[in-house]
Amino acid sequence: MTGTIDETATSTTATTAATGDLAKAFDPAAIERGLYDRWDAAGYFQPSEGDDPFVIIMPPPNLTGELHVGHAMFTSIEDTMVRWHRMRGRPTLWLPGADHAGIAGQWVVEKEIAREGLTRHDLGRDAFVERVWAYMDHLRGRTREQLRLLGASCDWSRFAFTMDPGPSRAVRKVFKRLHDKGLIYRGERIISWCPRCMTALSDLEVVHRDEDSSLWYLAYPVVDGDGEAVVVATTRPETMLGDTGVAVSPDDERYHHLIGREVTLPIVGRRIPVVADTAVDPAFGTGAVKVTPSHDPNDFAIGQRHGLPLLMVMHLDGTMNDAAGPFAGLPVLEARKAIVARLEADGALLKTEPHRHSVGHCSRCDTVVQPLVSKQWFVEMAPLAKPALAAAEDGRLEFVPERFTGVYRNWLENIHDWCISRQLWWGHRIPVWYCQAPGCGRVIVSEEETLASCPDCGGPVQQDPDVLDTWFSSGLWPFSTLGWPDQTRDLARFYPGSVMETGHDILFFWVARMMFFGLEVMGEVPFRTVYLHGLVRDAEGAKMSKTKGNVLDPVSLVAEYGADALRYALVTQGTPGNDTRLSLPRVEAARNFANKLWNATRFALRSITEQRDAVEVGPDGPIRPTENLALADRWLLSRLDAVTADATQLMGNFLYGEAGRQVQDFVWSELCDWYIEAAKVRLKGTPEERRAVAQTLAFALERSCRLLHPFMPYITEALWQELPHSGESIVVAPWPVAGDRDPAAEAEFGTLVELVRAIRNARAESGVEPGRWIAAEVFAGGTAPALGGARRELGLLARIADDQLVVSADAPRPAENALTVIAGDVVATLPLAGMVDLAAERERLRREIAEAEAERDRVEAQLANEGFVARAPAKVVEVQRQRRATATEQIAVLGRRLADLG
RNA sequence: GGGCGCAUAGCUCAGUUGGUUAGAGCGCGCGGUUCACAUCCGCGAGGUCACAGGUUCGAGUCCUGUUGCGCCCA
Repeated sequence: MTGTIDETATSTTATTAATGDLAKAFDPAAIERGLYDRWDAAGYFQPSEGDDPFVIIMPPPNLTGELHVGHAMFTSIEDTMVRWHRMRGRPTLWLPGADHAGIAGQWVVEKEIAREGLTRHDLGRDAFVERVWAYMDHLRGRTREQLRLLGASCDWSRFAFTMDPGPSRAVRKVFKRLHDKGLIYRGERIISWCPRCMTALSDLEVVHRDEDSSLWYLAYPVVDGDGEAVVVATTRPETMLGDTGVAVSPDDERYHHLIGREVTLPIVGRRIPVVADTAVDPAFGTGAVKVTPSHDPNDFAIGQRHGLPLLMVMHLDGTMNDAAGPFAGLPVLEARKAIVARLEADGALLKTEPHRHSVGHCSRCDTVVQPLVSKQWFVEMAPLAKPALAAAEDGRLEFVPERFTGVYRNWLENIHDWCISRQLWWGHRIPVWYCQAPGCGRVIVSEEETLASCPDCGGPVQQDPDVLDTWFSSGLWPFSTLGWPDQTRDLARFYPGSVMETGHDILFFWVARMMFFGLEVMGEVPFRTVYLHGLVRDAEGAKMSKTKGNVLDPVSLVAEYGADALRYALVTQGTPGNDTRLSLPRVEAARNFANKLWNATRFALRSITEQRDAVEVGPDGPIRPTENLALADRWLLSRLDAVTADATQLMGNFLYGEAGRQVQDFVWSELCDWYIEAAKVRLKGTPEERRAVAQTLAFALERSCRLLHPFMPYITEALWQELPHSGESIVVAPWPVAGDRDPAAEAEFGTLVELVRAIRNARAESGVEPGRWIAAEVFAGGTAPALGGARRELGLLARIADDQLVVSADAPRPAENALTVIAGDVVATLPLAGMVDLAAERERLRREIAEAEAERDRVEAQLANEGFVARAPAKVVEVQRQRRATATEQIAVLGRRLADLG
């Protein structure tokens, strides 16, 4: 690395080096350009040496399309965390990556080749997978560019892709390990099948939606039953072709006499038994249910208990198979209609009721999923869930916000086995081989990528054609990215990570599974804290989707408002765990704030440049000013200390939004609106005064930039480079440490602010022209020395002519033709010859008296309450006594003024 | 059916452990050519903090119930 940021800064920050003048308005594109590359090249994003690292493993975006605003969300939050900890001096690692997104990845490429009139079968497995790789390689670059655009300070040298050799090896190793422990098994179970994706899905990949349908009542005649029939109710009549039994509750007396007998299945004429099973709810429908063990999970269980045969009636593409006889070849819904018509014709359909029930859909393509029996690979979850539950109970794992602990616990306590095989071509091939030699039957699970022959008989082997659920590899992410199964230095240093930051929608999919695998494989939680953010919705609260056309594209938002504005809007507008709405006015407001900071710095730089030699810089930036301090300086420094302490505490508690808002409030209303305005009088003053202001401005702005840097990395770097500073980049500048507050300065300047506001208000209400310089007499009592010292500031801010401003400690004196305003204990009279409307002024005074009286009465009622005086903290009681005194005094003063006016 | 969240100004939302007169942005009204900023400045209007109880000296904040909206699980 040759050349520091310092040496190149002026060429990239839209400045004129000679004068230090910044451009008139903040131009994000101009300052962002090039900064990121220099940060990256300088190696700032790589963890420094040392103990106690702060580690975030980035949730790897799916490589299936452009980044959306949800990605901008996690990027903004995580980068804020990471930059903050980096500034606090911890070795910091944010490890980026990308996910191969099995089903989604395969689907986008299938759509792509469909435009060429091809299917994946036309290409063949190898050629198809090659196509997917090409596609992913392309998107990987784009994803990377977009993250860089947002300023994500992650360590690109450690970038990982789920399909890379390392993570792939981790997948095989964990598969074998769990298989050897008996936690991965292959079995015939009812799984959710997507007929469009042509693959099995896990429970989590099925979304249930209530839909209007019907409940059909079918009569199954009892064999030798003298015309008696058992009536069953079903929501899926087409499955009756696969019925191999009828079940009733053992406690249901209506059916006692039929248990053990047989009924005849309509249409097909098959004789099937009536069995008693406690899973049947006597209250639902007729209390008797048809049992289709190959197409329903409950029926499958009943079938297992009673030895009922399995009979599939549909193909994997969702059409009826040969077992459906005359209905073979029909898609499910058409078969349903035809079968209902036939049942009706045969007199087997007794009635049809409207019925609303929950229907499962493929989360990827929204096709109705079919429950069907299939031989798949599963992970037995209960033994893995137990330690994951314990970790949350004993505090090794912590959720932000905390309520997700309950959601997590609830899911783990009702865990089901996880179907991990997918009938896809794109993904991690299941590391299982089947010996093809006649009579051998050996099944080999291997960590190796290939297997030549059967280790037992030397016969030919064939690898399982299926791939693993994408979330299997995602679950290993916290350690597979760090080099596991090799015992690398990174693994030793950075596992477990500090924070897992992601959307609450993948708490089960991903977070829980990382916990399972982390505890199982590494013996330790993969991260200490899980921070969950909400969904980014559109301005109306609707989910963003391409079909609705309401998506906001982060890349164009950055182009229009700048990365800093987008990030700041995303981080500060919401609270952890809750959904948030993003709207253009919001981003615009953030951009305006950036412009405010820009212009405040531009203003400050003029006086600083003029005083360049006089601004003293130490190892921690401009030194804290101590000489020739005016009240305003002391006040600002104290307020800066306050906001520094608050922001630090808030960020430590993951309240980044609140921290950002507080710093903005400080910069805009305290630094810009009050300090800078007040400081203007001394910038026209003596050299000592100008130096004090320059030092204070340099100190406060340089610190403000550092406080804002985690939120707005670009503009703060650009401005920081212009301001007097120490070090080569704000990225690696230390986070500010708060000094001691100055309560006297805060109180005194606070009174000045209140007085100025009161005067401005009175002027506006009385219709005094805004530009007019007026006279004022200020009776400040004990605050007189402070206000006297700040008389020029007071004059400028309230627009009072300097030679007509009197500040004294005297008791208020009557004045002819004057307005009277009060601010705490301070009274000011504004003589306005010929301008005072006496009637209006009397009215105004009466209003103020009424307000003061209301205040006094409120406080008095509180102080009259013995419980309050006895039990409230002394400090709180004292404050109320003070308020009562002030209100009483104000009533007296205003009452005298009112009397004076006659 | 079980669980969770939300309800605060016209709109979008803050309000961290209970403690002065509940805040911001946008919008609204009035005013502004002050040499950083109109991507701005000043002044102002606007809230029974969903409803009903309770705990407490004190509740937007804690507890119970009710209503409405949303989400998750089954």
